[in-house]
Amino acid sequence: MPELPEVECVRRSLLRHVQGRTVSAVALFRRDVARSVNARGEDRRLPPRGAEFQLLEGVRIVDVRRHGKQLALISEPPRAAALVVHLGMSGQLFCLGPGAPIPDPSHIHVRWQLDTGARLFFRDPRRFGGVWAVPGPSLLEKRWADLGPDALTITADELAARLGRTRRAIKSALLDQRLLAGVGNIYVDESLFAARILPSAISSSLRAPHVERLASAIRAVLTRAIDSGGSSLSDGMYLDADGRQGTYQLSHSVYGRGGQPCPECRTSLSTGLLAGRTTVWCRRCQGSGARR
DNA sequence: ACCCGCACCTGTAAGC
DNA sequence: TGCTTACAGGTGCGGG
Repeated sequence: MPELPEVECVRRSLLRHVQGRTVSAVALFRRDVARSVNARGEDRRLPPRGAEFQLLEGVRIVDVRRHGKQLALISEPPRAAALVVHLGMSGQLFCLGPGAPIPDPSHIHVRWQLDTGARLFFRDPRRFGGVWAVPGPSLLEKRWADLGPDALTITADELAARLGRTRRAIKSALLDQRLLAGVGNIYVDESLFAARILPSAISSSLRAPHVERLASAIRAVLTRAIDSGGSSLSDGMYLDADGRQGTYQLSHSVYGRGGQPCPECRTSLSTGLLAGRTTVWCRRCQGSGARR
């Protein structure tokens, strides 16, 4: 579900609740959604004892950071442990005041009690997401270095260097989190439409002006989506930490609009499968991109 | 290196 | 009204 804009909206709304707060208690309802990371950076199961401490129990949270689609709750120095949260397809992080009823208590896997009396919940029906206890800032950096640069601030030069090395379809390359972090199936189609580039164009054959247009389209689309609070689709699964929906779905040009008229030229939008994902584009507006 | 299919899960919507 | 099927915002694996 959540791509970079949704994750950024969760980050901002979450930060208002947790920054400077101490976690008084942690309840882990499903152990298999949580992993701990060892000193070598490898994923391990949570230890049988002390798991709550790894999940920030007794610790003061000083920041919430984001890289691509991943979030990290950062604890106070000198320990500066991180709790990385992946929302997967259906994950939610939300806060409720003391005594406030839980809208839907099913599939809640972790609960953090804060010193304000508020509670933070990790809920994830499909369980493609999870939490990772990372014991220190250098290990978080190392983990995030395996991802590509953050898509919100991607420059044409960085993108050109990465796309120049591969002959994959541009859509497939942009979805690869090791190449570029944060873009998923909604925003890749929206960005390629905005840049007038065909999703199947060969990455390394894009010329400098196209890559420039693409980098600025990615930044612009993601920025506008964040300003709209992200995309909340009909199943209503994406909500920020305050339970609020976004409205960017109302501004989608192509995603979810196959067969409808192109917002630019009224040609019926094409639908197909690329990189194993449903792909929507305008065959008239998005020329080969590599040649125009 | 790259692509595909599939697997991991649950919920929802569409089709019969 | 069922029951069945397809599909969904993500990622990772094995095989060709």
